[in-house]
Amino acid sequence: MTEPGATTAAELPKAYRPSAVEGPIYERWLAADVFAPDGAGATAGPDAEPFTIIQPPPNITGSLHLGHAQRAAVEDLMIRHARMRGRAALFLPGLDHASIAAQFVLDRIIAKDGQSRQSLGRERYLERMQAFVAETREVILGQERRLGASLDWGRLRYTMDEGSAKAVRVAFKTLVERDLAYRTEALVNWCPGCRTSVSDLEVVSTPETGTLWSIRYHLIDEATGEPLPDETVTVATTRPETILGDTAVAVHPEDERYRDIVGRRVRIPFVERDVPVIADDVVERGFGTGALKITPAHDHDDHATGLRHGLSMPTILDDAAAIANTGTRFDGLDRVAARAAILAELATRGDLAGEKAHEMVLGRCERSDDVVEPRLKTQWFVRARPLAEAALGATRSREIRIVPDRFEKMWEHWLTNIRDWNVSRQLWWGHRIPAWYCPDGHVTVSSELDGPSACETCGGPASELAQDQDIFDTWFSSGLWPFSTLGWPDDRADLRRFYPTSVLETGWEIIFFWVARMVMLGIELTGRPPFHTISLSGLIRDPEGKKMSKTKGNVVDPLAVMEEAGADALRFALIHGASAGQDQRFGPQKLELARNFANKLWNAARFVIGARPAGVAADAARVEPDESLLGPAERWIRSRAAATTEAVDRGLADYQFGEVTRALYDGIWSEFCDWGIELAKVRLADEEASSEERAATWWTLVDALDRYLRLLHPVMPFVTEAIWDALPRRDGDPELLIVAAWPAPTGRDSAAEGGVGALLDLVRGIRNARADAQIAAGSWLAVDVVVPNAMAAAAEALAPALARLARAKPLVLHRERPAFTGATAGRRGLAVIVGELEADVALPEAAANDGGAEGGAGDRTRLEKELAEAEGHLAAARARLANEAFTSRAPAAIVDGARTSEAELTEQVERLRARLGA
RNA sequence: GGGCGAUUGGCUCAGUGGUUAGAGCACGCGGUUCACAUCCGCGGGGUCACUGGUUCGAAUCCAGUAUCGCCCACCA
Repeated sequence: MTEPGATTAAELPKAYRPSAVEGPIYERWLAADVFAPDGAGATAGPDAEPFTIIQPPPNITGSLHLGHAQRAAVEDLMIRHARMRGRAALFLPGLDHASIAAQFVLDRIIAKDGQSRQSLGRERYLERMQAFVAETREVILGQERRLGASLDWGRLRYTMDEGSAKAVRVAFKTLVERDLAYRTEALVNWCPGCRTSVSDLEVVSTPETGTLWSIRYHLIDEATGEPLPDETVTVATTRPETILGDTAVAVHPEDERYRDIVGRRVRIPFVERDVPVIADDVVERGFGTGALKITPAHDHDDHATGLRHGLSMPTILDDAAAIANTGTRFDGLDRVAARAAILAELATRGDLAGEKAHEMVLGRCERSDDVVEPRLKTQWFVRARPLAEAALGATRSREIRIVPDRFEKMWEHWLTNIRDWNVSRQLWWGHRIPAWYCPDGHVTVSSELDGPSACETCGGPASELAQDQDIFDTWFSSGLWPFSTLGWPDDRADLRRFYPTSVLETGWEIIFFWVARMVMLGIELTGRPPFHTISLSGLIRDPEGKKMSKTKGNVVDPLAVMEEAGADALRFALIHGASAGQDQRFGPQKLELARNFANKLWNAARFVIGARPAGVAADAARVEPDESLLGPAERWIRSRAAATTEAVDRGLADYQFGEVTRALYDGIWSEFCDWGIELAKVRLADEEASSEERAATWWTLVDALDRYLRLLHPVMPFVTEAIWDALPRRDGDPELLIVAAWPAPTGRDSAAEGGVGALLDLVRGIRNARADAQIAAGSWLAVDVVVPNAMAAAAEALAPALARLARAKPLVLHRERPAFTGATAGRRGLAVIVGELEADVALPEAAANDGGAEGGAGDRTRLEKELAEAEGHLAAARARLANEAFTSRAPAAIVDGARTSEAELTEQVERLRARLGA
């Protein structure tokens, strides 16, 4: 432990090697126990205001991709900021059992050994899954650590752990009791590949070119009961195999063509079933033939029609989507083979009336890409309407804010059109539905671990009860995540302290799968919205803007990136490129920018540490530099650090994290390094400055660097921690930056910013003129500077620094333009006019003798260009002020600004003209 | 079919009403001075997709158009 006020003596290695720095630092954080809000190293007390980030628990069988990395970076940024602000910051790590996704992965693995789900059986399959998951679970957690995520590992949770299991049972029972969950026979989306039903969300609409076949059905001769060879009605279908499940033909009630046959019957081929011709206005007269075959068990529209007309609903597909139970020779044939066989047979019979290409939309399984078949099944559903109403209420009342707010429209649309949520899955890996059925078919739902002791309805003994074979949709347990992880349904201290949580951060692509369900279930089950802010990030795309995917081969491995450029660089790059909810392209340039930035900071820190004046002991206690010893440069440095602090605070408050990194990049590089350090170097090396003054300058640098490190820490935790370790501490500072206090934006100084800013502009002007005149970069030239009274003191104090930065020797300050009587001593020079300042730069002898006019032709061209520009701006300013509407209607501050600007431009134009002799 | 987003320098993107639109990369010129060549200095480069409107003032707000991308959708 560092003694208060003492400095550590750590030296920064010359070269910045992120991979060498990052590992040990994470270990130090772990050892210090600073991640937990109540850990040994935590600075927030038990009464501190809590702040909780909900992160999407990654798939247990998964590994880190850039999307994870980006979210983790943003989440960790928020949590570190809150922690430094002294809040009880909880960042809870977790894993999702990812039911269907995990089964999909395992199925492929066991397939290599010639095994399958069916061949293993439920019990052995689940054993296999447990073993598999035990292997994979550390992978993603290790990657999160590598990224620097300050997750509270002691609270690690898992959607298949006991706590989650209990939450699932209690949640479900509660929903059933409130009539918000029910069991019914309904059309579900069946994926033959996954052998389970899936929710509407998991069905992906894919436009495809299919075929629309026209098929003749023969009308029945009611006298004989036999089909008439020549009297037919032609239906159009894209799925001929569903003929086997047809129980009606529908036409539009007002369709003249078919008026006469409504009420008659047609014979369905193969199944030889006679079905009625019905009238229903679902039929679009202009489509196909205007006659629609009705397959109530395998089509959503047809199902509705079937219900309206009391049609029978035979199911003709089995779990693998092979034809079944039709009593035809097609039974056992796969749907694709059956289609071909049926078409061939129809053609033979002469009942295939035609076919044509048809643009249509097919529902495919998000997971397996199989064509989803609607099928009648008895399953559990969650009643979505009332839950959605409450969720909408929460966003409408602003109890929950969505960032960026444009996603609220999506949110509104989806929740207002929501359909009941099918939660039954015919899978094995997941939470078994806690419903038991007695031999009489009574249903008992229990939240007890061992199930009910008897049938709730008839009292039948537990031994005769059979539990539902199905498991829950994986998102059902995920939907309980914000509170199940804190101990719900038990009344735990964590739940009381951290719920409702603060911010949910995730990608917008799972807003419905996950976010909406958490909000719906959270409000219903806990009575409160689970968080106050939903922060949505965009997708990471490849440099061409394409989605990254393994099949495209354009995925970037975050681990490889971190090995090469460092976790800090990756985090910075991902956050820097992000704009709320907007997708971003990610490529090597962004990473390079971030790595260079880290390197720059490292080297700046090495300079600061190495620049300690002799008068300051290596272990000197950190002191606030004496105000009276600060020069304009020191005040400017301090003020700019304060300005950056303000900008960072603003960005954080608005969830504009890209703004945060931009402010830091500019503040640290373009201001602190480019000017602050360069200005400070001069006084640090100035023999004439007192040792107290030099110390004050150094402490100013230390102070500014310290502030930048704190501000940058949430984004680049490793490099900032490493550097901070080598800096003297303040009284009361902890040992580690991760728990150090967030800086306050103190020290703004507009006088220093204005004065020093103008002088720096002059330096830029002189450099510009020199470069323009092609003067050797290394040469030192005599310079006269004319400084107005108001800036005299600052200029005086900064003269040595200006001289160095502008390579001026000698540099002479004047109150009035000396007309070549100063340092330039009558030689022809370059004229520099910047704002209120003016300078003459003496040319080397050779160059001076070349030019005809003052400063040579090149200089004249430059000044003319500047004059033209200034005149243009002046004209614009005057025109604006001449406009009565502007002066009367624009705010006073704007008008005043325009007047000031006009005055300054007038003066500048005059001076430029004088120089040009115009 | 409905909805959303994007369109700013060669490239990638910031910038939601206020004077002269920024950055990084790329490009050109010049730099081995003791923090940094993963660097330093200087520069060129944009009628802010288009049309109209609101306003004293528009890249920014409104309406429409175009192109690209995405989401949602049970017409066989």
